[in-house]
Amino acid sequence: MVTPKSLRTRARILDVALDLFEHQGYDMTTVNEIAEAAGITQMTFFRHFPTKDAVLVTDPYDPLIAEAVGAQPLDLPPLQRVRLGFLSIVSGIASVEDATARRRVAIVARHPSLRAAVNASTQDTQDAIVERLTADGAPRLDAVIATAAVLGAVTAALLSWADPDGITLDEDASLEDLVRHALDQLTPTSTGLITGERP
Amino acid sequence: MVTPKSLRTRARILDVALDLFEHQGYDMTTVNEIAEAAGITQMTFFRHFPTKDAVLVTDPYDPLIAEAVGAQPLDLPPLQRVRLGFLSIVSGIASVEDATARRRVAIVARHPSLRAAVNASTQDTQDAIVERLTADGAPRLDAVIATAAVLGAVTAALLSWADPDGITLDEDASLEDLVRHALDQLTPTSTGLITGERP
DNA sequence: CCTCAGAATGTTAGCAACTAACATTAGGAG
DNA sequence: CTCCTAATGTTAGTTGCTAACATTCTGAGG
Repeated sequence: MVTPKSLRTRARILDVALDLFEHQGYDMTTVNEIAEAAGITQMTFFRHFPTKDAVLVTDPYDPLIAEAVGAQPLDLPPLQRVRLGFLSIVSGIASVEDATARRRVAIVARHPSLRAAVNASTQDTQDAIVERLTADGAPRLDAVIATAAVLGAVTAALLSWADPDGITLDEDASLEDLVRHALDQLTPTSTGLITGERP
Repeated sequence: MVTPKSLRTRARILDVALDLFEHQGYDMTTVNEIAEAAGITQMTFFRHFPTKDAVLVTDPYDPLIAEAVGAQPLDLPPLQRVRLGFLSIVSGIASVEDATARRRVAIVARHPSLRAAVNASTQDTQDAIVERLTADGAPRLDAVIATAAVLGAVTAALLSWADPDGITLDEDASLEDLVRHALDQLTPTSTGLITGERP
């Protein structure tokens, strides 16, 4: 149940947790510290976030993305459906993402130990998309391959976007630009195959 | 230092751990149980494997793969270099992989909680390849995107290969076939772009 | 066969992420 | 204002993992 109080507590946890992570690093911050700083108990922390890293990696876009992929032409191969699905919603999502989102991704980008958590979260997105593709008749293996490839590319773009030390396209490239660039890499125009390659 | 005794202990741990995981599941098996069954202490377990999941996800091919990628023509875009690099060694690796390897991957495939560990291990491979690509002058972002996409596809193929319940191409498709199939999906022949698509 | 350095293992103690079961407080709709 | 219910607290435990130091064992050279 979503009560006002519940939302406030959650927001407070998120707030102090990000502060602590940025200040003293993710690994050097214990859940107890976060709880204390938020004026609650360790137990209450885990009632709002299933794991410590859930504070950083939680996105609510899975259903949205799966739907967007499903809306692409059925006669296209899975890779293209996934790619075009992402492209169709990237501008919408990118414009909604707030500063807090960037703070979270930035912390993740700076702590290699957290990339596993990112990938775990990505797994849910992948499952949602694969489910949709197979429902439309795509072979499961093909669906998984296509989705994994696209998500890998998009994740790379996302991390690059938020990491202040990362090398991006140019100064302050927008998230939308980066995602488009990443997805373009999966098309023949930039794969070089059109210019002739034969193993 | 690699002594005979060290190798024997490690092999014993791996053996009993796989047995336990297969019999009672990964999560229901504690490190203490493994240690006892192997006739050692918990501490000794961790001296041989840095983490519990390291028993399952450990591959020594990172340098080999990075080298193979580096050996591909420099004028090709990153995605193609990585793809061809993998193709150039897949048959060699596939023929060497023993039954134990398949047991390990099968356990991973059956326990969703372990996919994070797989991805963490994949991260090392990714770093190795990206390092090589950037050393050859590729933009870091492009290198990361290409590598992530290819590794995502290959991992999907690997899991599909070992999972007895998974849907594969056909009965008993070889690992090499599956990897080739996965990588083919990243080429325009099967992306559908050649048959005309324009967002 | 014996010796003995160094590797392998054991012991103990402890931290931190989580979980279960049950008791208590507090907020908001009527 | 009341009262039901969600939110929080308390306590105690499990498990993965680490540190520091003591002990045993192995195998190569004498």
